[in-house]
Amino acid sequence: MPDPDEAYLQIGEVAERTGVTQRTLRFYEEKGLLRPPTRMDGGFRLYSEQDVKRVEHIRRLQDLLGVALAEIKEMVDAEEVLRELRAQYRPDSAIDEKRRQLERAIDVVQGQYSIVKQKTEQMEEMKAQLKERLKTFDRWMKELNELEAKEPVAPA
Amino acid sequence: MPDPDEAYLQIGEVAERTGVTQRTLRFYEEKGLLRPPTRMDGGFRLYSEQDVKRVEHIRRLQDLLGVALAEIKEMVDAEEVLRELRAQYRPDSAIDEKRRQLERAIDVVQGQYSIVKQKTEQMEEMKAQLKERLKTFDRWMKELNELEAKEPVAPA
DNA sequence: AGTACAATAACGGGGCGTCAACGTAT
DNA sequence: GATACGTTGACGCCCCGTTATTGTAC
Repeated sequence: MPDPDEAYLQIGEVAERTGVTQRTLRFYEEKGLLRPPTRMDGGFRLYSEQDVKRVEHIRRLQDLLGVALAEIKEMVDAEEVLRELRAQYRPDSAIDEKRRQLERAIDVVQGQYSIVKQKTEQMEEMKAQLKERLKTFDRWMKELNELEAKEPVAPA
Repeated sequence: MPDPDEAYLQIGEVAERTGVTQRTLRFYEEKGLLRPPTRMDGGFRLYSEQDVKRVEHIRRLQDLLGVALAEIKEMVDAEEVLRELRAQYRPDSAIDEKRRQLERAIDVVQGQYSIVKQKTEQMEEMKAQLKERLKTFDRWMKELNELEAKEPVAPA
């Protein structure tokens, strides 16, 4: 049951704020990446701020890590479980259930971390190479200019 | 006319060495990302070491930068032009033609550089966040264990 | 004459873009 | 009643993976 105080957003606003298209939002919902939002009487989707955050999160994972949506779904699902785990007011007993969920989340995050780490290393390497090339180009450009100075463009 | 000294590779070997499938190599060729390789009499493709490098380059651009193939084609084309520019034995005159090509290449590389830079920054940020989360999880895990110590799993 | 490798053609799937036809109202 | 915004299909594109069928030989 959604908080009546919260300001709800229609799909267009969410699209604008997150930078994805409405099509993409519906697609994510269809694929289970976004929980089906509440609707108003006419059927219009009403999103919460949490939903917006989730979309942004999904996009970061896609853009930066470049992993498939199926995998992203697993990630966000695991994180969702965690959130619930946090919220539970100690229905004690099932402690090892909690522990298993926590371990699962740790696995997920460690996986993300190692991907990010590997990628950053590769990117740093690429960055260095590009810098090097730019320097080389600068040298060439200078050479071209000097060449022109000695030998005018078109002899009169 | 290809250098007869060079060891030529069939598509399977190129696939293995670059980590892409044969299908992908044919597809890149079809899309103009790879120049059509020479063939032997029976029609088998014969790739050069340069081709291998090119494939590796394309893959890095795809994996790390995540840009579309069409854009990658522009990039590698511009670089190809540069290579030719280097190879030319000073057919002087058209110096400003050369300069324009060089400027174009500089633009391309600067574009790549700024993408890489932006992405690395975002990745570093993400990395820091993930590290933080892992720490938090560790704390939770400890709390869970302590909780269990005080209150045994099932009271006898 | 059998095996390993290659060729082309064609269909399939993920992640959306892009209408089309129609209903709703922040 | 006109406008802006939303709804569900359905088809198309890109970047290949995956057979299927047929030809070649590092």
